Amino acid sequence: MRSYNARADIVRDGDQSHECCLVLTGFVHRSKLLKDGRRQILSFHTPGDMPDLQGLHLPVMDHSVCTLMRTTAAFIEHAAVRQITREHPGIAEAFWRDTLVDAAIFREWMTGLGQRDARERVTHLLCEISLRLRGVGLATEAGFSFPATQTDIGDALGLSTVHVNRVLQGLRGDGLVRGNLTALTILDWQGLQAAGDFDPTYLQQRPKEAKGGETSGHASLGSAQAVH
Amino acid sequence: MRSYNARADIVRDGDQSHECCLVLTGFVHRSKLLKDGRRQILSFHTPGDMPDLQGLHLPVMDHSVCTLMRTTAAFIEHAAVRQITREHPGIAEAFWRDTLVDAAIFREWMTGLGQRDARERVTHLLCEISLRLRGVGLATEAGFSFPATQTDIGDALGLSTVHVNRVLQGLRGDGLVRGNLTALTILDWQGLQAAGDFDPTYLQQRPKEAKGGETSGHASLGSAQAVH
DNA sequence: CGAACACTTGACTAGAGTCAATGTGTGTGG
DNA sequence: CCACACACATTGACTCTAGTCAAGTGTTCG
Repeated sequence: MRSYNARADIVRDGDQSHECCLVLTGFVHRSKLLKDGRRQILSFHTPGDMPDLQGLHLPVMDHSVCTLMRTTAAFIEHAAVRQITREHPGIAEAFWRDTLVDAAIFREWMTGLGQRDARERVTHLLCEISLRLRGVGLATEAGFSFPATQTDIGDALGLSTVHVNRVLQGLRGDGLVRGNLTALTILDWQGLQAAGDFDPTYLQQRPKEAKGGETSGHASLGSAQAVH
Repeated sequence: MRSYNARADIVRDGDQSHECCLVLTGFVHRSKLLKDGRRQILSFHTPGDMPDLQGLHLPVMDHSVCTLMRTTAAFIEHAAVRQITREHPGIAEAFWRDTLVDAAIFREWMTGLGQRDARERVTHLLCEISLRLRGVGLATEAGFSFPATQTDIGDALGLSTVHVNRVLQGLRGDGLVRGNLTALTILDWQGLQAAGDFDPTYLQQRPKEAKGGETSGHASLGSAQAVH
């Protein structure tokens, strides 16, 4: 297990990876840097995620994994993972499925980047972050705390920081949210979903358990703990 | 094996898929439609590709697979594929790897959609199409023929048809290419790569064989034949 | 306290979209 | 063989969303 400060690289673009990373506490993002410094954030990850599982079969990284805040992560040698997946096809399928959900989220983001305007992109991302944090018990319908700056949001959505700021002000003005990413209150969840044309199917989340029963269904790839 | 006309759906968004599609001849794309009709093209596929391999473990489609021209495709029941992957972990890994390359291409496209301007996006896509067609023997360095309209390119790159048209004229004016997608001559491959900041690593293509020797390396998932 | 970082605001610019019309080539039916 | 329809490509004029630049204002933290 290793510990990282905020804004630290866990794996770098071009690295030859020989182990998989499992986020235990904290948050990370994956990103690609262009030569001139432009940055595209590709995904955000919560505790329980394995953000570089793809390194198992594509050993040279085409992007970096970086922390958003102080983060701890466990590492498992590829050799060990490979042995497990060889011996237990069910686990191999669960891992494979995990990378497929990853790709489904990429497709949704591509659609946003290509077709949606700034307001739709921002609200869509807020909805996604909310649901994913709720999925690991780090948020409620009322709001969440996520350690991304407006610049991070801009780099994820293909928008400038200034424009992200203005869109957020618009959402506050329309009574949809209050506060900032680091302490966001959702005032109108329905309105937020509508503004972002948000349909959560692509997240492939297990259906919410009714009361307090144990979640059934597909393998869950790790246990999560809130840090903050 | 089934045959499709141009602009036909092979699989539709929302379908519960129970078989995998292998493109034999022709070309297809995958796309998502928004409620108001906006369309994001997510990928293009050549003969030999299995564009909906992900359906194996995410059984409800989050996008459609459509033909660009008259296309023939073979279909394999998920049950059969699953049995093969259970019995032959090496094949499972090859399929898994295929979906991971798919995701790597998504990441590159996301980066383009979020960070690159119109000219960079168009040239980058031209480079990608060229290399991928060459990879299956359907093009040379001199150029290619690809049955996408300017509207298709626009929907893939998040640009309007009119703007795609103007960018292409710019590239012709600068002596980089001649003609149109359906009959493109590449006049300056180096210049095209430079204009699109194109680095083909993400395609994970096997290194070009030296003379005429058999390709070694990773499993190739099908054999291709030119149509057109 | 002061540096660093994030957020906010205003004024101006520019890249890309929209609208509408006009080519241009192809195929088809009479 | 021609007329017509259709799909795709092209052009011009105008608009607008989002970017850029530059200057603030917090706020945190060593």
